[in-house]
Amino acid sequence: MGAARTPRERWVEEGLAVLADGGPDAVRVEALAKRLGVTKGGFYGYFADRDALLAAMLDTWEREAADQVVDRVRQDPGGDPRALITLAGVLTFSGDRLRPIDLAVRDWARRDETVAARLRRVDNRRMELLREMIGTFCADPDEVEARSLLAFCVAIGHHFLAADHPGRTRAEVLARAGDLVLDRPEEKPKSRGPEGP
Amino acid sequence: MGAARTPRERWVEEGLAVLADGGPDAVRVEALAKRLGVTKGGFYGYFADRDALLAAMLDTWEREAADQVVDRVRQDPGGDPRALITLAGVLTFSGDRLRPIDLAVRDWARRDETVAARLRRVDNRRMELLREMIGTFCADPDEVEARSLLAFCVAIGHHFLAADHPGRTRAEVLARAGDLVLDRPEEKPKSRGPEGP
DNA sequence: TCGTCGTTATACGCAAGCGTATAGAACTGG
DNA sequence: CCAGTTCTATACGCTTGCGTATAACGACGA
Repeated sequence: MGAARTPRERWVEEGLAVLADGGPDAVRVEALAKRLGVTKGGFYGYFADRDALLAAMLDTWEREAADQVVDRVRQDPGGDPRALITLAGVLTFSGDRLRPIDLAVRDWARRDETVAARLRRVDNRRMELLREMIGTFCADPDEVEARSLLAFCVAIGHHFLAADHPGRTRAEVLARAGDLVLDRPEEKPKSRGPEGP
Repeated sequence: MGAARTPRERWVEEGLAVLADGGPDAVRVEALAKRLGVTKGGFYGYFADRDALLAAMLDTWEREAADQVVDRVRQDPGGDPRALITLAGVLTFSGDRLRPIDLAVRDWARRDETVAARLRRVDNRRMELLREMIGTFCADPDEVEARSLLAFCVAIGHHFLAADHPGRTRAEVLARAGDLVLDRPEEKPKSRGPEGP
């Protein structure tokens, strides 16, 4: 049998790349073919139509996104409470591969119910991880939920914010915001709780 | 002179509506014409091309968004420190008109630098309002910035989150998160700060 | 070496969408 | 009521993109 010179995964991979910086509408069969250096001839051997590719892309993304969450947990096996710097990892996501895809999927989900359902599954897993981590230092379940939502919103939301921070870096402000969300003592403690130095 | 049966603003208005629930790629001249019950005949009397319409849409949005911020401030003339429930207004934005447009513009800005520039102007104004309000009860400028970013991120971000909150409403969790961001005493105060009842 | 089967290139029909040209309709002022 | 101006409908050419059909190509097994 002839070897697949442009196997199925290549189409999916390139599709995700285009999705990441162009949105779903930019994912076009012929455009992908050109990027792959072939024509669309072989495409319809793998996919019934363009929608099938989009579904396959979402399958791949959903699986990878889930794995990412699990890996995050496995990364710190022994319950290390203050390894919440890991949360900084969740905050910035992993690498530059999944984050742009993630953002694109979020906007997509606002218009497509099936995409929204997939996103819900992924987000629920991440949220569970956040609850678990924040639960190690916060007893009130309502507060845990609130802080988890806060952390998640910052992680996602700051990528959609265009505001400047005069005299500061976005990263600096984010760090300070992280302290607030994680209830960590600030550098300049104002008369506050019962924590001793 | 003949009266404009489909004046310029109608095209812009309809364009914004389509943008709100379809993204920039959904804004198509002939589609708008159909929605307006006319053909594209008159369109090119107002706009040089499709891009001119998109620019006009952004002009309108930017102006309205700015006005919205100013109105928010004028709404509470005397510096009313704890009228931060107003912030709840900022959190949910105003009505159902501007919010979906806002979200669409944010995603759009990730791919178009000129859109990003407009969004930056709008976001900076909102951010300034937040700083001002939060500055009424928080002295540390770094903390003000962090809390402002937090508030803004939640306001935007939670619309992009698909996670559930078992046993709770999103609104409930948001309310509690707002308490944290605004440093308000929670309902079940755990041994915490010096505030009296 | 020669078939065989999967992969790819090319060509086709079709639909959507942009921008232009031109003629007709409608409103307004005189 | 007429004339001018403005908006609108229709038709056209062009491009892009989808999905199909068919033929050429190439790797592998016999």
